[in-house]
Amino acid sequence: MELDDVDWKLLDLLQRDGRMTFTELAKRVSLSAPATTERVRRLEQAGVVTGYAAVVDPQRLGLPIEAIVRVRVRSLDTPRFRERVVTMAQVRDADHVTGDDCWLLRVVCRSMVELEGFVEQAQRYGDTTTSLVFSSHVRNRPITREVVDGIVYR
Amino acid sequence: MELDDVDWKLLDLLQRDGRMTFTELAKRVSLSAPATTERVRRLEQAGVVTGYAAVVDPQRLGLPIEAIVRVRVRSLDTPRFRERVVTMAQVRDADHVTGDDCWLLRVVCRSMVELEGFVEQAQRYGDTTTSLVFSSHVRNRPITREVVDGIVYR
DNA sequence: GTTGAAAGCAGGAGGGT
DNA sequence: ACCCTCCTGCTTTCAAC
Repeated sequence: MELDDVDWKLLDLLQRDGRMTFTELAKRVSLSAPATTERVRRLEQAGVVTGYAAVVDPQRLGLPIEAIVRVRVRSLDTPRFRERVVTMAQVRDADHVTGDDCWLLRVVCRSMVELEGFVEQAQRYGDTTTSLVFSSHVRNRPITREVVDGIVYR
Repeated sequence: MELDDVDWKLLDLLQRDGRMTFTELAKRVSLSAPATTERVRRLEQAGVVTGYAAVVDPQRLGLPIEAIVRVRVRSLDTPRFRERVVTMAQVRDADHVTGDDCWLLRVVCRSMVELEGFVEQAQRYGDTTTSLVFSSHVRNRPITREVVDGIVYR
């Protein structure tokens, strides 16, 4: 799919404010509302935009602990690991990656004791390495045209 | 802030569909539209909901490579690392964490060559460990009441 | 919390370039 | 293919309760 300036502008606006109305979007890209709606629908149907989500602050919800748990899952145990650990509600991200620690989990917890319990579960499927998150400096940074067009390395 | 069943239901709905209209939300929680709007505004002002975002698929945008780069940044170099690496457009997440690898970056790239270039930049500030993402099994899983109320470990 | 009216928005039809 | 304007029906918002 080919994206022009307007599509990129729309992607940028919607990544920053997913609830912006089509009328407002239309103003920002200097098009009529129907034309704007049409473009957004095309982005959705092309699978470029896969959805919209409210961004929630775990801290404010009583989840002060955030951690990255790396798990070196034994390959035979992978199905059970996926069923019994990856599915746990504390797991916000789970990626299968290359390297020794083949799974990377981002976890939120109410307390260190709960994190301890989580890690104990994960340990059943392989060795773990846990890092506590001090601070998140970037979260879900919008993807901009410069990344895709490679204006980054000049 | 105290959240009741309705607030949790709204949080759940909005985390899954950030563009759901207030009238639709109202139907789902069996309240009037103004009452529903009022509750969502309260969640926003309390900082529980920090925003709304379109979810975009990097693959469809010509960014087939996703990687986790761990960087053991020398403490004296941290300010420059934050300025010159964390700010790069390829960086979607950046967390400062405990442990030897004190920074964790989630990066998207057009090619392995570009990733190589990125890692070379990061290397200037400390040793790096790079893992390529095979597949993401969970991304930004909604935070539900069970996590916060701890129904998970019974 | 509710209702109800006014203003604003979304989505279709039809037409122009 | 792409965009426009107009029109209808929803959605949002505000006031009054």
